[in-house]
Amino acid sequence: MYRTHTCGELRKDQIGQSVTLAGWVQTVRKFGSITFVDLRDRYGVTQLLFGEELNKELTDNPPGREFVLQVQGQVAERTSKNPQLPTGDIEIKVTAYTILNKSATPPFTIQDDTDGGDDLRMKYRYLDLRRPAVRKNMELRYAVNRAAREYLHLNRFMDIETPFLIKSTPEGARDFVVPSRMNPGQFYALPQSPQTFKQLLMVSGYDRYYQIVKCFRDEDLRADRQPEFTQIDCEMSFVEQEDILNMFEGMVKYIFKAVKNIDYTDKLERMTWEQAMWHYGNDKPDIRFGMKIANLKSAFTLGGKLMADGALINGAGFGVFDNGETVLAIAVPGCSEYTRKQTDELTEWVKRPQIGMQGLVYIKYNSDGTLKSSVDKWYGEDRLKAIAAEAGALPGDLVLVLAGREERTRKAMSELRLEMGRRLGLRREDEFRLLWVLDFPLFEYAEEENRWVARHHPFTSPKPSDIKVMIGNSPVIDNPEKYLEHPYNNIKANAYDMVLNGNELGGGSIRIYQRELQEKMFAALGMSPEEAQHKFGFLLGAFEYGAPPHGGIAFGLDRLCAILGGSESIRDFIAFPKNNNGRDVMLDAPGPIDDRQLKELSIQVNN
RNA sequence: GGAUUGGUAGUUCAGUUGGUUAGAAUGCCGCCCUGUCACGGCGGAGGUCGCGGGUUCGAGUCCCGUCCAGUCCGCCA
Repeated sequence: MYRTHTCGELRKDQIGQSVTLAGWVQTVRKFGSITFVDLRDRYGVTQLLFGEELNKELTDNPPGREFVLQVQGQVAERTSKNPQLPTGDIEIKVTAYTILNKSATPPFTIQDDTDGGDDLRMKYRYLDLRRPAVRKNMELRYAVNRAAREYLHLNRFMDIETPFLIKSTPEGARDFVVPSRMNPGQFYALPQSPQTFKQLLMVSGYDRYYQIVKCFRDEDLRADRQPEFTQIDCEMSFVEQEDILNMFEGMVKYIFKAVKNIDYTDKLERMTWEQAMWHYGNDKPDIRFGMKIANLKSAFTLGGKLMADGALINGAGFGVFDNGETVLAIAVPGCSEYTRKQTDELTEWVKRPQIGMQGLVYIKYNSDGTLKSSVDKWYGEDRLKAIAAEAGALPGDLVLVLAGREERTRKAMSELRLEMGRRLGLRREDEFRLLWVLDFPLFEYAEEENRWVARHHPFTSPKPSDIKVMIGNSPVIDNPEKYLEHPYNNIKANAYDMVLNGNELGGGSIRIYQRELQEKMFAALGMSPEEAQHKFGFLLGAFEYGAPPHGGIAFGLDRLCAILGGSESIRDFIAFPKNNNGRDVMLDAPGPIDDRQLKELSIQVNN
């Protein structure tokens, strides 16, 4: 028997017991004739005491850092205890030890505050994973995974595996492809999601399906994006939007309780996509703080109607506002005392290429009620006050105003709001605010391709009230300049996203389940009937054999773990992640394959 | 595809205006130490300054190119 106990479980109660422990040597502290060794495993650290009688053996056969060590001995009370360690009241008086395996000196310290950089830690990820901080992340991931499975199991969802080697569809993200040896010149694709399979399972009558499953997308990466990532993928039959929202609100709350012991009892806030864009400038608002966007002037249309004509700011002779398509403001609480240097710095911040604004107008609403702005030349105090009021500013606040083209300005204001929220410490990582965003546009107009594309995916159903708009109108766009006036631009999808602290946690939709509507959808996306038949004939076929009404949702497991763990990067929650370039630096993958393999696959590499 | 930051000892970093033998901490090795737990003390080894080219009497430092890593934009139905 290699061990009787783990390195994390011995306490005062076991004093006097003979035990055998096995683990890794964390540190060796030598004091002449006695030596302390901290022995570590997955469960914790226990101090070993090597007395005088083992001195010679220790000199001949010294254990070093990360050696795998087995010890026999008695549990003893420490003369000086360590309250920082759960096992800090006891130590093991070692009577005999065996070095089960030696270790080279590790390239970085195996501690929470490691001295290793990211690159090195990824190269030696198997050592990095020994660090308690990383282990904690893995444990959190397992807890989330387990809670999700428990909840879904309790609600009679069935885990059904779907294939990884499937067919490439050019719609959406780029596919990873796998050559087929037995079918020369042909390729499988790895799934971007099991979307069509779960819908087919609904047709097959498995009315509650789930899978915690890898998905693959060959796009450029970010701190929160990996080429292979994990989704909690779910689908239900005989449901409307409300049923899905309730079921998965429940799941996320169950996970919060199980993993963080948080009772999230409030019903999730809901907002339409239009409200989210209007008030927050993006479709995944962080509602942990206010600072809502004031629309002083905007080209944003709701149902084809212009909502803010700029009466408050137009006509003062300030060209940037007069000619700007959109003028937006936020009130930053308690920042009216900003110095010239600070406002200049904010101006530089919005002028960075990633934000891309030309400049920034500020209005200081001083505590004494007076106003001072960078546009005093054009706007009198009354008008400034009106603008400040529109932005919801109180005395002591700083109003920031951006102007320019609608899309860019709204995006920039969204970024500025998040940045100010961050700077003011309003985005606390221990506060969790969930939100449903509803009623997304079904279509998006792709100007470079001069066609409609599905905003979510082509299986998403329109809102019931919009189905006849879709059936009754041709998707053809005669005048690309005026696409905003096309009826398709106002069709809403029966789709929903769950948002947590400004992150898209999951999204889904009620699906199309009638062949005619699905064909109409493919046609709207510019697909000929032949093309639709070729690419999705299996689905259209299935819809002829009694497809039930159904819908579903998928959650990003990696991202959920990162948020619950208070981290920006999902890599910390993946055992073996890839870097920015999609490389696994430990395996040094991807790499070339040899000529024999290429020949077998009938593939030639173009240099 | 683009922007930006970085690459110096095993590791994390400092290195002034271009100027002597490139430093610190930590780790490693040796010696000392009976209550440490970031142990302590003394000593030692350890460098192709990412790579290639250029400017210069002289380059870690300036210029050009390139590779690698991080962050962001585009992209991610």
